[in-house]
Amino acid sequence: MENVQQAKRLREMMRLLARKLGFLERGEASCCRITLSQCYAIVEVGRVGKVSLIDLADNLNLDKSTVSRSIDNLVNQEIIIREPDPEDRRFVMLRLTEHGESIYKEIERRMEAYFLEIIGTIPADKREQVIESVHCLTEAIHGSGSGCC
Amino acid sequence: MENVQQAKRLREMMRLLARKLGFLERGEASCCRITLSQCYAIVEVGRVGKVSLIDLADNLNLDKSTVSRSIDNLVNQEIIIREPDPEDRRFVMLRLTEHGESIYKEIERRMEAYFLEIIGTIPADKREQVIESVHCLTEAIHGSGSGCC
DNA sequence: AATAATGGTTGCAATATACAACTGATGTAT
DNA sequence: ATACATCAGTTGTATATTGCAACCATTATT
Repeated sequence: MENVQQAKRLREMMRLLARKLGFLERGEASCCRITLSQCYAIVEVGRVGKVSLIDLADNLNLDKSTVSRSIDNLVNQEIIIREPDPEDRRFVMLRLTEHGESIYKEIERRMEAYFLEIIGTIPADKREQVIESVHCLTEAIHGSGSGCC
Repeated sequence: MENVQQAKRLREMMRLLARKLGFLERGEASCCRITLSQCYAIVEVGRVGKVSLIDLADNLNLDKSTVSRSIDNLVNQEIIIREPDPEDRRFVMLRLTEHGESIYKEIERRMEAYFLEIIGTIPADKREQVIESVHCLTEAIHGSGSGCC
């Protein structure tokens, strides 16, 4: 079965990649005095403009209580503002302060530079292929939910 | 600059992928009553046969104290055995118990099945390309260390 | 009007993690 | 050879992350 071999190879690659990403994430988290989740939150809020806490929790795949506390920190650091939604006062909309906005920009800038560096390391004739492949992979992982060890 | 566009796309893809992997990892962790780090540890020990704690810590990119306690759990669950290395008694070699071995096998089996499923979801003519690309990517990430937000 | 559902926060407990101090063992240098 | 340095690993301590469950306030449903 060729598929089995491919699966094994892919698994190994993914194992290594996940490890690298682990590195990456910890590195990211440590430099800006914010955690990885907070970093994600900032980017998410920065992109969408306004987000509800539950949407954010869904996106980050974390419990809403966890995210709520995470946001507490960002609010204390004056990076994010909580604003009750006048439309439906159950909702608390999150948006960036000016300071938060500048951090968001900084994150974007750094991430772009970082990935530019990565792109540069990939042979030019493979770049498109790699991007497409990661897309493929993300889709594929999306589909199969069982996972589990 | 085309590179900039590519970098942006790649970043977005990676963001999504990292998120999926986050899912994956939590899912993994929750099902076998062992944590993700423990899962990694079991696989690592299972593959190599014997590992020192520091090697493991390096591999998992965790502090040795963290790993030591993590191993405590696995020892309590009779999955791993600690054995002082007779060659150099500073070292404590880790290896799987019989029970640990069967868990390791189970993890391998499941992972293989899982990735077989993923491979199945990827169009046949793209499979090799995807595997190669992940490899490329891992190499590329390896190279650039700065990362940081 | 009463009840259910929803978004969010807080109390609580378990877990993960790192740093620093320490123990034992081995290597090195005077 | 003895003193000092180095290394693997453990333990103490402090902090952060996380999830579950209970709760509050608001909106929807019946």
